[in-house]
Amino acid sequence: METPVESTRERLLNVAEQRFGEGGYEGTSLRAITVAAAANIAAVNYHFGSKEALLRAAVARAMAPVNTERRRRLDQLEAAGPPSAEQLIRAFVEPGLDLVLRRGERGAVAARFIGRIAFDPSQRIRELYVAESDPIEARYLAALQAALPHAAPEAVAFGYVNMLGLLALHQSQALTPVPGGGELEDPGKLAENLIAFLVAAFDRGLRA
Amino acid sequence: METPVESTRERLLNVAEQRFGEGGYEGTSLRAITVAAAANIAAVNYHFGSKEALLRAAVARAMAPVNTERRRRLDQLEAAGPPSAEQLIRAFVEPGLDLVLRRGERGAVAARFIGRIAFDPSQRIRELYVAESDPIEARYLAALQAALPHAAPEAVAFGYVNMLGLLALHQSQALTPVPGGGELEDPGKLAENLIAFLVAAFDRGLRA
DNA sequence: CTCTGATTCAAACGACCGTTTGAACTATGC
DNA sequence: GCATAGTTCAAACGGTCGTTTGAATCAGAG
Repeated sequence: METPVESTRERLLNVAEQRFGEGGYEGTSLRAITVAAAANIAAVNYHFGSKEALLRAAVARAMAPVNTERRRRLDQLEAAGPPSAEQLIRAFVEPGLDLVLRRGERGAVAARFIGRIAFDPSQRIRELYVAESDPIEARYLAALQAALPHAAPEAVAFGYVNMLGLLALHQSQALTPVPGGGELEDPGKLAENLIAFLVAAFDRGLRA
Repeated sequence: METPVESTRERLLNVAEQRFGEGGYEGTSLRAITVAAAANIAAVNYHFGSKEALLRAAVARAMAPVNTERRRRLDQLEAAGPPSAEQLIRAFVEPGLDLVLRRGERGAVAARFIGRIAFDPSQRIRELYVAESDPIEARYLAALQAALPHAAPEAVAFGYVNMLGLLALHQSQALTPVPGGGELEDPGKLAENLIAFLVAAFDRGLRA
């Protein structure tokens, strides 16, 4: 159809992101991916080595800009003194939803992919996501604890897990078949609503 | 090994609940289920008709007691006048986690199964869950709106979706490979922590 | 042009999938 | 006893899966 300015490798990553995000890892075949990417089946094993290695590469590529932006914001916040809980929550949530905001269609695909992988039925696959978000996790937990001195460490960790979960949930659009969730609202408003929801929960919903 | 006091049909449902909850629908084969249930492969199609029909039956069986208890609590609350947001949240969350509390090992398996199905990558399968929780959803939304008159209807729906999502998340134990999430704490405390988290978010985290 | 390494290709591999078949077994009523 | 309906069984069905093979094609350097 159009001139393949993208390499086979890039096309495979793009389609994998889209299809894995739609049907999950087990529910998506390499044949479906390679057909949509106009590539040969053997190309996957040539460029990546296996189906799971393709997934790994797609996860790493999709998470990279999110992690970079989170690190940047965290650096910036901490350079200006102890950040508040709201600032920390914002620095975590917004990079995940800005994928949709700033990068349009492709960004929405990446966000859904990330959210889906984070809750894949297989623990081995969920760990791919965790491995990518792990490195900055300790920083967030420590900063959150400092911003919420009244909360117990386990309570802060509980809140962090909930934040991570709710973000992935909205990213994956897994709530689509539910009542008010069908209305795919403006991602900007979604971010603000989610942040307000989490800030209230962190500030007053964690046990001492 | 042991005397099969359970019928083949019951054993299939029990094992399906366990395996689907571990590996998801696509990631679990009928052969794996029938071997673990000490049943013939054809037994699935004899008793249920297909793999998806087996899943449907397992979902319905697992959700029934939860829905019954939610309805009962809702009736009871509404009979005693307009319920508070906390009462409503409690009436929604506790039946989902009491599975683990009151029914021990089997209950934990059922909870994980429900939570997993609620976020299955395939929308067709997620809809099986939605179909089971739909009937009382309108009642909860209306009651929550009445308890939170300051919040916009879309905000109440947003909160409801988040409540539903966080509950399913903890039920599915999908956060196991995350930091503080590994500590599978006392389900009773988990319920209290989750309720406190949600109450704070509902009371002060929803936009007008 | 020739050589070389990178990439693509059609085709096949063995394994596993959900489903179906038809016979064998079981229990119950007559 | 026999007949009947309910259940289980081994075996096979066609199809799809991820992966591998070895030849064909391509691009760039000498």
